[in-house]
Amino acid sequence: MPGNYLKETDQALTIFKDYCKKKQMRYTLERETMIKALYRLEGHFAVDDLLRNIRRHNPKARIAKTSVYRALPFLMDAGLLRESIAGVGSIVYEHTLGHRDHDHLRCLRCGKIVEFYSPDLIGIQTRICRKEQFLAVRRINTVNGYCRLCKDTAG
Amino acid sequence: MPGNYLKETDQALTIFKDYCKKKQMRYTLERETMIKALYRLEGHFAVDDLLRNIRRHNPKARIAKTSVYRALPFLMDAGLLRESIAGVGSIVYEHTLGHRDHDHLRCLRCGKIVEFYSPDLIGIQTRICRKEQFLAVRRINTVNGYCRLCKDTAG
DNA sequence: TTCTTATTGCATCTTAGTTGCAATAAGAAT
DNA sequence: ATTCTTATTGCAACTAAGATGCAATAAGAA
Repeated sequence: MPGNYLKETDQALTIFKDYCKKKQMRYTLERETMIKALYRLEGHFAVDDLLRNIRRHNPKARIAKTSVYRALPFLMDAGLLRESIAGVGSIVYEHTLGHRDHDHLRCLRCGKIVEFYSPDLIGIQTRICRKEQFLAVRRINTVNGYCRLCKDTAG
Repeated sequence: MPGNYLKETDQALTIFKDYCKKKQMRYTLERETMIKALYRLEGHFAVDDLLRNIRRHNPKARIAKTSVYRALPFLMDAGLLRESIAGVGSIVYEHTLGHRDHDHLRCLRCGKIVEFYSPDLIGIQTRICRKEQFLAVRRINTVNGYCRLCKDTAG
């Protein structure tokens, strides 16, 4: 469990409550459970990881995967979550609360993910979008390859 | 059909013949058909587009989708093709022959894809990989958002 | 022409994600 | 507190992408 789990969770719950009010949506027990689970997970995770975590911690709460899939777009829209890595089968999410905008190197052999932060890179993307009169919603920048430890043994 | 279809196709077939020889693989009629279809398609395409193109042009050749899925990794490894856009459901491919290394803006409303070429951006990625001792195989850089024509009507 | 074995097509499976719908429960109105 | 509206839920069934096991086929070397 991450260090400031409680603080981040509380912050997230408040944000989502406000979001629901603004959008005339309902703040349900299921969504609260889901957000709590979200912050129990560190780093990058797929929907399946999230579901398993919910079910492990709330064996009696019968939250359907459908509900999770339906809630995800709202959580992203509320600014709690975003899609993360490119080039894997299923979509991988990560928290945005307390995480600055960053990108990823992904090892094709061991699956390790290295985050990197490059304002220069973000600046270039911003400039290109401006030139094309393109309204950016979500940048994705991933380099797939082999990490330091795997590259020697990579075919 | 792209301008220099014949030239590119021939070049691709030659490359793939050599690749098969080197890897003790068989250069089959099915793979040849597939490569020809590949170069009939412009720009970005999914496996399904490829299959439809093959079946339209070769109604009697019964190429199974399984075979296409199995051949794709080889075509990529041979340098004819690469995975292209991030953040869509199915994987999108594009030719590499005669296409310099570029990236994409993708409109979430109309689906339009704008290519852009930025050596600065590639340079930054290269520098980061060097620093992390990471062997890059495939860069992905996509900005999802709304294009000039769609951004005013985007909720 | 023969023989080895990579590749194919088919059928079947898996996994991610979606949809329709009746039942439930927020939360606003009374 | 109770009622009422309607957003949300759980379930089941569906779709679509892609993978897999296997017997039949066909490259291409001998």
